[in-house]
Amino acid sequence: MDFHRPPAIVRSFERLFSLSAEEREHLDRITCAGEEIEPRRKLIVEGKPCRSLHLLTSGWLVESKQLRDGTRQILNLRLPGDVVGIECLAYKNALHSTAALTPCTVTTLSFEQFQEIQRDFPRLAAALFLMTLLEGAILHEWEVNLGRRAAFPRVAHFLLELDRRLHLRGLGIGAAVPFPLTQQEIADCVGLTTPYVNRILQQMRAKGMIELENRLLTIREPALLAKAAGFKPDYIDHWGEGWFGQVLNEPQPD
Amino acid sequence: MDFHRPPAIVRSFERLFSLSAEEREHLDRITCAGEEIEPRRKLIVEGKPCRSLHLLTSGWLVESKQLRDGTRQILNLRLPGDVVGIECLAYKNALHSTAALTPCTVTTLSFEQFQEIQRDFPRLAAALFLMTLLEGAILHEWEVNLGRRAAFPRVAHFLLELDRRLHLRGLGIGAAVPFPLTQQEIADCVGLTTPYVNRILQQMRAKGMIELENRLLTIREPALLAKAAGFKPDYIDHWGEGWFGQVLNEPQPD
DNA sequence: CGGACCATTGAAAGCCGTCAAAACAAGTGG
DNA sequence: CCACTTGTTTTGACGGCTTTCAATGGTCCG
Repeated sequence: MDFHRPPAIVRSFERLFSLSAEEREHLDRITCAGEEIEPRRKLIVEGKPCRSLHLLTSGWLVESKQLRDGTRQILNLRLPGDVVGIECLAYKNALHSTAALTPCTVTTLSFEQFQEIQRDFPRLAAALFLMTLLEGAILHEWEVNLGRRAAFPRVAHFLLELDRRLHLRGLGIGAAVPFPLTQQEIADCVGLTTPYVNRILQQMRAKGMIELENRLLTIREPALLAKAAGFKPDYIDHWGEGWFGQVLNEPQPD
Repeated sequence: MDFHRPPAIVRSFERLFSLSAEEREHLDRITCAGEEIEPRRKLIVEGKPCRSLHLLTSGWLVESKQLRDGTRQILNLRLPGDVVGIECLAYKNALHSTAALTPCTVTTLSFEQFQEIQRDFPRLAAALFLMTLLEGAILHEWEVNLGRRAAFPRVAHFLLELDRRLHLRGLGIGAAVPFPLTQQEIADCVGLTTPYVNRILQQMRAKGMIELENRLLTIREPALLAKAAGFKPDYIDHWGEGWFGQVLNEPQPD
């Protein structure tokens, strides 16, 4: 383990701008009290009141909606460094569930703490806003994936996006990335059934495009797979390079 | 025409809190110079630089992504009162196109003007943030729709959502709502093909659940249709009732 | 060894897409 | 007023992608 590596949340902000000493300190203060959560435990429950935000320090979460017929759709995956549950600011009751997929460590942020940030740390507040814009861009890609791609490119796009998001956070393991999802869960992400996802994955393996075993995913043929999926990672790579991101990097009137 | 009715943008904010005189005035100042846009014209072009926001005063816009094989997915519809192109703050180049579906009147907001709002009108800024959270909730519903519903309930859900969004803005015409979409465009919203959307719509008409003609939609059997679609409008109706919305309504330290 | 969970496989059915072609509507110019 | 064009809705037949429903096998762990 690299003990000099700052926590995931800090790195998440550092991608946008260099934190000042005060900002860094405040983040540390918030993050220091992390709660451990075991898999399957729900952080936020669909339909129930939700009165706080969360910072995900390690582990993966799934956000999902349940349908009456028993099926569910996974809306997005939350990775280390993500801010979780911002929607709660706008609604009394949660619109979807958020549950631990792996063991997680999470820190809770009361609305009052959120307001403190808004008041005292405008750059952090702005970063939170930017993060929800990235979130939106990812959701848009998921819509395209679910609405307009056949099964193979759909799964391919899903894997490529995840691979990229993980590598960008420095969570890669060489060319591989951790991949704790079951095929059932992949199916719930891409709107297919488990058996069919299984068949698609086998096609990919047979063509030598991916390796997926032991909860480790390796994209063997990124170019081929990206071509098949129509994957263009701009929405992940170039996030924060717009006007608002630049403003954050202007010299501080401190 | 009701000349006492404030413009759509103002009503959009008023849903969250009562505008102060200054806030109202600032909005009016921004909105007074509206630009007329004819159908099919693009406000924002996928892949091209985007350097401003827009306020939609009247008419409908579509946000869509183009795929290489010629198909496209419509990501969301923008209705009168919506803020358009917030994503542009986070990216140098647009990730999707935004085009006029009907004749529209739009006012452009430079990033500098946006920053002014952020600095001088914190409640307006907060409202913008809340609006992107509502947007997120709608996108989540679309994901579920695209990923996990069969064609009939999918189209039903789409129609119900639109009906509700329009009525909530006071854009209904009795029990009906304006409905300028072609079946091709409906198909691009719900991830189906035009012929199949046609068949679904005819089923709905045959069952007496909807009327759709002359660009006017009437939901004849809301309960039946909602049941078939699994439609629960909380995400539209109860938006802004959370903690953040309440803070906006606290007495102003003016 | 037993149990739970997950991956894998097969066969059959069906939903939805594909591809035309036709019917219809609306506007345009002669 | 009619011929013509363009865009939208409608219809049909066919094929195939994906689901459904089990059943089998594998793996991990108590």
